[in-house]
Amino acid sequence: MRETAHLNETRQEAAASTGGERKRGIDRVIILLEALLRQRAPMRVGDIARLIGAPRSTTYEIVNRLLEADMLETVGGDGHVYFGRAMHLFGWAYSHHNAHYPRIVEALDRLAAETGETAQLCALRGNKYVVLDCRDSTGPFRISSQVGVEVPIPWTASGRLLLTHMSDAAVRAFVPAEDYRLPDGRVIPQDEFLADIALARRQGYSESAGLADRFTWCLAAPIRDARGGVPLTLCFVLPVDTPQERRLALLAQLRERAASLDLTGE
Amino acid sequence: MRETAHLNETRQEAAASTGGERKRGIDRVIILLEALLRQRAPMRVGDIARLIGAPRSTTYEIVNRLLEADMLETVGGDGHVYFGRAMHLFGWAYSHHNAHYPRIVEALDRLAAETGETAQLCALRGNKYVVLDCRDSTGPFRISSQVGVEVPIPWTASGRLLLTHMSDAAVRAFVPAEDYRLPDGRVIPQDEFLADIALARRQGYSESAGLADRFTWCLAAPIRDARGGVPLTLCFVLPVDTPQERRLALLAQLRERAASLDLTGE
DNA sequence: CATGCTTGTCCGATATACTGTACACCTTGC
DNA sequence: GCAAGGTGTACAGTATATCGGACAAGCATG
Repeated sequence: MRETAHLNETRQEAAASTGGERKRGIDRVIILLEALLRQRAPMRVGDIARLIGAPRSTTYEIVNRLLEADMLETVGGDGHVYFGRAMHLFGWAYSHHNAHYPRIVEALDRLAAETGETAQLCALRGNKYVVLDCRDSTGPFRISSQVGVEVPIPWTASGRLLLTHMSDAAVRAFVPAEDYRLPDGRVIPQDEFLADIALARRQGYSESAGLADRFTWCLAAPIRDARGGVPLTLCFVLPVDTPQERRLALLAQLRERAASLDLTGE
Repeated sequence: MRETAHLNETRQEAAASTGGERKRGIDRVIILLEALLRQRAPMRVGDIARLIGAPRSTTYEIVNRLLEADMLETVGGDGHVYFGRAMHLFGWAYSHHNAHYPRIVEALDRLAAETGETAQLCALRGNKYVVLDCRDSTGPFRISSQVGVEVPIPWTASGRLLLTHMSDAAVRAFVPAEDYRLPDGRVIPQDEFLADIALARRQGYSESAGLADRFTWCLAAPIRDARGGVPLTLCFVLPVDTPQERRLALLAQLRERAASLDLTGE
């Protein structure tokens, strides 16, 4: 399932270049929504058509249908469209189906409010890491966390925790080779990554400095489910120069809060 | 657009009974998601097929495609499916596209935390009223507010505020006749409803007792946009026997908080 | 004014998505 | 054991959704 989802994306980009084949409406819809998510901004129909490699006439047809259904919404005077209210309701239903979700969000709120730091709720989506929700720092150090943007798992502290339920072999099969290359070009040796995961498993938390970028220090703590897996993590995104004393205090707070959220009823 | 959306629903129910015509994949998807939203619980594919009046084979096909795309998710051991993580991300993108949204949610949080009452964020969806988000009361009086469930506008205090930008004629054309009938069978005269709207417009708030059910007293206050419209409301859902003194205090708090949220930049 | 590049709509042809039906499998009840 | 009712998959035919292309209207630019 995950592999297939990944294939869709590559297929999408391929289509954008070739632009040849006839496709189902459903596939177009899925590709369109994913494209809109990655763009994170309203787009005009023409641009959407080009981006997803679909004929203009088809794109208009589909966009209009989605507008009717409130899954898309026109925004601004000209022809820009973005996600619509129906999406909010579907997403709300998804989140709150898990009865623990309000408690988790509350924990996120409190962590952010009490510390003033950027706090995030993280998970996997396919073989990528995503931020599900976040509270931005009140301070001047403002990393605009991109909710919903897929990031290679090895780039993140949370990623190490989210893989703790997997064997080394499973991790090797799961994480694409190119994801070990950091944005600055450095490559994380696979063995080191596996060791990081083992360490995170033993410690019950994970920590990373200057991984995805040079200026951030990340602290992550696991939210465990009934079977001992780690479907979610809470994490802080700190300026890399945060004093060690404060880091330790924040880490303790984070771990305590995350530990109190065991999803025993999933 | 709204009318069309409404037609879809009736068409859906018609299809469930007749079950005759061939339909597009996109339409099936939309109907399926709406059905899942109304059901508010994971369903098995067979049940979905029956509910939306689609052939079983088609339903399997569509559900499997949506599972691949993470728009649906299997839940539990047997074949139940519900909304997937992609929906959360799409919905998050929708909500947070409006830069004011975090402030609005914060206001909702604070209202609920400070008062311990059930607080809701409400809006229109088509010609129906929906709750977009809510914080349940901490007290024993617990009305499980149904986020995303469509409710006839005349049943709600917020509904009156949400129509304040419309002329009487527009309201008459907008609200279906059957929506004036309350759950207990009483019918609100249209003139009375129009007078309520006018009152809400003058007062800058709306109040209703024993409308949708006999046990609730609702207070609603408008969140205005740049053009003076009311795209959103904040409201309290109180036990009907809440003392007047407390109601007045809550109303003042609600109005103040809502007034502070003007969406000047939309 | 012409030119070039948009946007949004319309329409006929055809590739194909959707449907109906059939199948194998499992569980439940008697 | 057999029937009844469920799930999940497979396949061929046809109704039709998708596509390409044409169109008018708009808006720049020179």
